Amino acid sequence: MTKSKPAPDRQLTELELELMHEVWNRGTCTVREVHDAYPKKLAYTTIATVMKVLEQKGFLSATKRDKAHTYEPTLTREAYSRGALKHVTERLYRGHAAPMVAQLLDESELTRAELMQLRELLKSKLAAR
Amino acid sequence: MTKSKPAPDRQLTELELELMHEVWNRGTCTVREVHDAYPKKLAYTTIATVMKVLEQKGFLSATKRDKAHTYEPTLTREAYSRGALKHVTERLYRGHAAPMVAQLLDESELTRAELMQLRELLKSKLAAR
DNA sequence: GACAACCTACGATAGCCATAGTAGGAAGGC
DNA sequence: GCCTTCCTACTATGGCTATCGTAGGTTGTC
Repeated sequence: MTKSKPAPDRQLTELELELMHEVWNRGTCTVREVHDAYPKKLAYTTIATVMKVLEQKGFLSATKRDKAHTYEPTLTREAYSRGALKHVTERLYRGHAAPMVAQLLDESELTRAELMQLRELLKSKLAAR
Repeated sequence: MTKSKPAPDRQLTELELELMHEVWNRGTCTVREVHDAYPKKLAYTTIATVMKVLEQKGFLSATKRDKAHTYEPTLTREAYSRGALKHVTERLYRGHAAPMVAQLLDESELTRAELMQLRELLKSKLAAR
């Protein structure tokens, strides 16, 4: 068994990511909590297995407390999506973020408030250069 | 063997997507062309196998011309990335596009020209509602 | 018309992912 | 002290991905 990395760089698989969302929502939790909260009903041991994999991949750290392990994310949701987003930009748009943003603006139904917030963000970006 | 779908909804795997980029870049091409153009050197038959899979998944259509098959994409790069982007938004941001755009603006080094172009796009979006 | 070159179809393998079962340990109730 | 309950560790399986080799067909050249 290879040792887990301190700063995980690997990608999460579909199910792994779903479970990570549950953990991120709670900040810290046990296998049982994730199992009960996760909508798609899977065997308890399935959840346990995947969470152990997440630990081995370095995305979760476990501490033995009470009867059950308590798991905790080693990086925030934002930190992960930063990396994942970069990967998608690479993979899908050959590294060009601008067309990606444009497509997002075109395809997603953003509210007026969101649009205005983004306009502010853009303004500050433009001011900074 | 299940028949290929007219409108492919499945996801492309890593290598499949890379090969699709080569096809999209040329509009139409043969296994040999993709093999020669693809930077990571793989066996000819590897490329052939994957392109056949792409045909079975419905992303490429083949016509027998000359000696070799000529492959052609069944959907544009934009059409594919539209779907893929939606999937990422779902998967990573639970469907909320706004934070995704914000993170993109924060993380990617957009040029001043790109920023201004996005500002225009935003302006027109705001005007339209 | 035989040989070389090239092509496709099919089979093979190793690795990873999703999913789950079983075994064995800890802990609490009676 | 024993039985039930809950937990983790390990093992297993089917499916898909990446990668390639071989076999057999077609075509162009001398």
